Amino acid sequence: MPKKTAPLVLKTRIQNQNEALILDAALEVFSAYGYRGTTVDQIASKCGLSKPNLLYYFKRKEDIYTAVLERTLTHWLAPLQALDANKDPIEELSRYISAKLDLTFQQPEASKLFANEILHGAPHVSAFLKGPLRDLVAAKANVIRGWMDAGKIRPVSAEHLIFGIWAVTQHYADFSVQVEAVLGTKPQAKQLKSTVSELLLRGLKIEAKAV
Amino acid sequence: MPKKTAPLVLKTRIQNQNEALILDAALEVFSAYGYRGTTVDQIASKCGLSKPNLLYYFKRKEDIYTAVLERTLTHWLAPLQALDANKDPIEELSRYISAKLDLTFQQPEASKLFANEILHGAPHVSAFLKGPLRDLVAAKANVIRGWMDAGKIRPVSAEHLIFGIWAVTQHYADFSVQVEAVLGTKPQAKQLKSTVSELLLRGLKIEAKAV
DNA sequence: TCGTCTCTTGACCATTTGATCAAGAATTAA
DNA sequence: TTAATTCTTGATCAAATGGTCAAGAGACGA
Repeated sequence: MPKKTAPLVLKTRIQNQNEALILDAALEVFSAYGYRGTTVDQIASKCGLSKPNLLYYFKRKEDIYTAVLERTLTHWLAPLQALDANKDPIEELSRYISAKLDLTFQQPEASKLFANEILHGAPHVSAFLKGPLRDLVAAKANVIRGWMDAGKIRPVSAEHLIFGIWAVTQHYADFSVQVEAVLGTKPQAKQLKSTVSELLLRGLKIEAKAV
Repeated sequence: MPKKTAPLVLKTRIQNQNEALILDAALEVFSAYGYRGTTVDQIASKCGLSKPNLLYYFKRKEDIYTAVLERTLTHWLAPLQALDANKDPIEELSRYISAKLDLTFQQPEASKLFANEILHGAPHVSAFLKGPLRDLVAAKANVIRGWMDAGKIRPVSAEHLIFGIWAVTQHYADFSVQVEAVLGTKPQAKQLKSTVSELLLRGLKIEAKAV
């Protein structure tokens, strides 16, 4: 009876299609209203399916939420992983800031979803924080410390430098409403990249020695 | 009939006492679970009153929420308002960062409540953002630009410097779960103050000219 | 003490919402 | 075409929840 178990493992065309529809809609709604603030009906009408149909693909509301969350976490680590110890530190960190700000502009919903999850105690991603994320930060902090030890940048706390980059870049996604209200206008991506890089990295540069 | 209207204006002892109880409890619950994630019953049991009793003091759940929010906004502006154009810029900004981090450690719930509100589009504080907050930022950005024009600190975008300070300091309150998971320990207030000041202000300092 | 006003709450209501299920429609493989 | 499997949904349920109300308890000034 191979056909009995097959459907549970190999997804059909319709399954792939509808699950993608659901997760896209769920990201929008969950990021805008939070977990409790979102109803299954909202997601259903956003993607044009019926509520029982959603619950046919995901048994519980919580399953939809965790599925969306896991899909975003993948994108989250990539830019930091790319930090290369053998390249120029300022250029590498600048590129990292740039990549994070790109995510901010392209997927502000993902950033807000993640922020909301952490804000409320990270009940669904605690293992991710203490495992993969912690390991990655430890590794990349070592890279940064390597640059410092080599005298390429000024010494600061490597971990807190990473936190600082996260904080500032994600601020422009998560607090966009505040930023735009205070500035009276939406900041431009290109300009923001140089401003933020200057703000966070200027202090790391070593002054050219007077000859 | 002066007594008829008096109770609506002058609050009784019991009113003051219970409203304070309610708002304290509401801050804890709202910041932990968000607006929709919070039930009136949760707040009621947290402060030892009955649900109908809460709704005797605040007609609707939303009224409790806005009352808590307004109470926290007051504390929010104070440290920035204290920025003094006539004093040393690095010392003033360092003191501001220090004050914000103190708030972070003393009232992380207030920070989280505010963050949650902004994250979800600031439906209750839109007027505050576009009014008082915007005006204050504009005024203090001018103070910072004054320092730059006088050659006391390097030029950067004054508004984004303020955003950067907000982002980093509040990060340690709003994302405390992530910070602690990654570091494996809770950062100490005193150490954090010098680390964050160094990170954000190092790039502003003017190098002493070689003689 | 008395009478008025304030405070408190058990019981209750209407709505929302996550979840279920049976029955029918659509798809797919043979 | 046929039969098995997958997909879809109207109807429905139980629990949670914001809010109401009447009746009683308590505080307080005269």
